[in-house]
Amino acid sequence: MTLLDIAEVAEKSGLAPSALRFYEKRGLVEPAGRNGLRRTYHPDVLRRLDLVACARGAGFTIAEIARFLVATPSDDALRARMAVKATELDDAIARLTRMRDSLRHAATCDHVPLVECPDFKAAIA
Amino acid sequence: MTLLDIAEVAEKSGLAPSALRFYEKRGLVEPAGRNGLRRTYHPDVLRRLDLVACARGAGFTIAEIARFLVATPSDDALRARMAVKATELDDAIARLTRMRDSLRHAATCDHVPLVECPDFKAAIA
DNA sequence: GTCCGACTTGAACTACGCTTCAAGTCAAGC
DNA sequence: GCTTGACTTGAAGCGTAGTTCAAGTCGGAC
Repeated sequence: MTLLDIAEVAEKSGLAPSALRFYEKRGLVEPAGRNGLRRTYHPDVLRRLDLVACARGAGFTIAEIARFLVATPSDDALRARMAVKATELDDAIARLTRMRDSLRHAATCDHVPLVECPDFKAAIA
Repeated sequence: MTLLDIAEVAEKSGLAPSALRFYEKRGLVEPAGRNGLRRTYHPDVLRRLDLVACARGAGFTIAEIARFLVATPSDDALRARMAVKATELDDAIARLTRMRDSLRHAATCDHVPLVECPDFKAAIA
């Protein structure tokens, strides 16, 4: 099997080597082994890193993701956290949608200053 | 006119007094005046703070919001930033929606560990 | 006119998510 | 066998968004 070194993982994942070491310290990834001192990674680490990037984008903290990654279906506390998070995401999606619509409107309206546009304010209130 | 003191603004806005002073330093709000050393605020500041809270929720930084608040319709650079931000929000909304659906699924599936569930991975990939 | 408590200030501290740095190790090419 | 350069480590630093703290200042009730 062809293992990757940290520079390859960094390049393919778009993360800095320092970020990979940081993630390792926090338990998000684990090298397959070492070549001397140097970390070697299984290619699967890239899928793991995609998952991490996705979760980060959805607003999870590093610590939350670390807990996720070791979770089993019997972890009811985790399921509960997930359900809470899903509901939070519902709210976040609604907020972002309103803000996006406000921005699209603001890009064409003529109020001075923009933030005093009644339509803009109505959209975000 | 009935001006508010910082404690009243803090209570009505849900922000800490320290946050109000911080926002002032960054140009997001301005007291109407002073009563001795003490800040007095026009009630309108509350609408301003709602706007700030909303923008923060949509992912704008304090510095970005500060630029927004002084912008006029002739500020084409600002309009451009808004358009970019709207597109970013489209992406964010899509990501969050997928993540939310993944979480809802994860709350009921039986894979060990959860992150290895093919449905889960398919949803977030 | 004195005291209390809420305000004032700047500076230092916090948490998060990394990056940067100094000092050291090691495999490989010459 | 020596140099090079990519890696290693832990510690310190950074940007964002504030909070906390110490020391000081007042407005207002008594």
